[in-house]
Amino acid sequence: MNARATVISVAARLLDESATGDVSTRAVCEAAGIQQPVLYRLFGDKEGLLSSTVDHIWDQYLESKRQAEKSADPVVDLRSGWDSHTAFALTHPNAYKLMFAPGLRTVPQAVEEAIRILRDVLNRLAAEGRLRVPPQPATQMVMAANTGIALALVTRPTLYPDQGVSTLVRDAIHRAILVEAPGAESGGSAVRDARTSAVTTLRASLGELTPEPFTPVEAALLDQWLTQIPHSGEPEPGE
Amino acid sequence: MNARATVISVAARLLDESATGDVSTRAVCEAAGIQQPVLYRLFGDKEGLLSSTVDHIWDQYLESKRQAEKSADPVVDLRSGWDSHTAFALTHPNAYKLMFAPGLRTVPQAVEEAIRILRDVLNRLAAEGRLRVPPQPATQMVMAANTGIALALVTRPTLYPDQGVSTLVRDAIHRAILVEAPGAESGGSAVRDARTSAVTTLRASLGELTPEPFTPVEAALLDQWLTQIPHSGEPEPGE
DNA sequence: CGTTCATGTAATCGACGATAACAGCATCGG
DNA sequence: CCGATGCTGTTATCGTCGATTACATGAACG
Repeated sequence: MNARATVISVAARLLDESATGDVSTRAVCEAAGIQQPVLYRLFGDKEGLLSSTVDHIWDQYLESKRQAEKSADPVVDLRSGWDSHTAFALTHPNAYKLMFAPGLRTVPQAVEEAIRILRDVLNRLAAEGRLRVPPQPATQMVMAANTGIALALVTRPTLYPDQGVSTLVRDAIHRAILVEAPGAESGGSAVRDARTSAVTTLRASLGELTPEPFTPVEAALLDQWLTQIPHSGEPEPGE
Repeated sequence: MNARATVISVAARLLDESATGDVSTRAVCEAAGIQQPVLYRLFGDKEGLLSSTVDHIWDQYLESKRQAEKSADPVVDLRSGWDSHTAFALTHPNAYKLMFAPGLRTVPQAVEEAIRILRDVLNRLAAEGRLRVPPQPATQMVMAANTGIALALVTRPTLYPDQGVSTLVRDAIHRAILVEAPGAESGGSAVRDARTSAVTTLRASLGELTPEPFTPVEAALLDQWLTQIPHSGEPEPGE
């Protein structure tokens, strides 16, 4: 095995296992059985090492996902691309922080590759006339929003305990850049939207009613019942 | 002037002027005319210093913006809040990175305050029946997307040369969480109107939920409670 | 055989976060 | 007035880290 490859592999392992999110060049050298000058001759500086390591982790992850690529419907690819992005962040949080958080002056190739993949999907959508926004701003919108939610999930897990937010933001962004889908989903979901909105309105009001019409116990029970309403399914129309 | 305050002020200046985005405790001490042990007795460690510094910069910025707060329309506040967030990131990039990029183990108070401000606006919107999503996930969606686009603008200015992307993402997210049409701005009774409308919607839905989440007795009690809500008074009479 | 160049090693530099140890000095109870 | 207490300031130092210098080794080549 190439010396450079083994160093990268060792660095990737240490990075994934790191609790603080960073790795010292000394630790990499000791674990790889090399001396520091060797590392610096191979990668120039620490940033070169980390950049190569991130690229390696990214390539590995992409390889494991490459089977599910290029479906017939580019909208499906757009969605799965978002979800893969988020999943990568959750699987390799330290590598992800290095990719998208400040710290590395040079943009890792993995970032450019992620942008390229997204841009390709959006170009396919544009060719089919399904983009409401030019591909370039659309790429920036999707990329920035996706990294935002992924970084939030990774760096502030207590503030963002539910990773379903990723789906919500995803659909919000996608609805904004895509023209209306072939099948109008607005039939059954409009009812549910109205219902959810009504529940939200009332729950926000419960604490502000004067004079309070409910005892605390009643209010708590009412609040609990209200939360159950939106989750009741509508008889899904044909799909 | 308080010694602690001068140190924070000096640290804020050095942070804003820093090219690399971080400041050494030694530089702060030298510029403030104190010794390192003093700094460590004041702030515990470097993270304490940076956290306090970030809070200071945030408070200063918020003070300069506080005049434009609390407009009549919470939708306007939501939009201006997003734009202020992005503007703060562009004005104080280093402080912003410290707030929302990994690095600080402790979440600065400025972050929690930003979340609280956003949550308050969303709660006002929910009380008026203009939220399609509960306030909590809405807060997370807006916050994560906003930090995503702001971090992108700040850390990768070459990849995101046009800050108009912030507006595009903003409107995309806001369209996803707000109900259509500001509609009738009928003044003070908007809240009660929204509440009555919500009650009507839910009472009409109660018989159509499948599977039925409530027993007949529960449904009857819930229905009765719902009818009591619109007859309650206004939350805060004076404003 | 001597030159050249790549590879490996020991030792070290400078910056940094953090702390120990000590000195000055004020306050306060006795 | 005095000693104890506690805060403030200073010097010196520790350990870690990124990065480099200087030197040794060995193979390739003319």
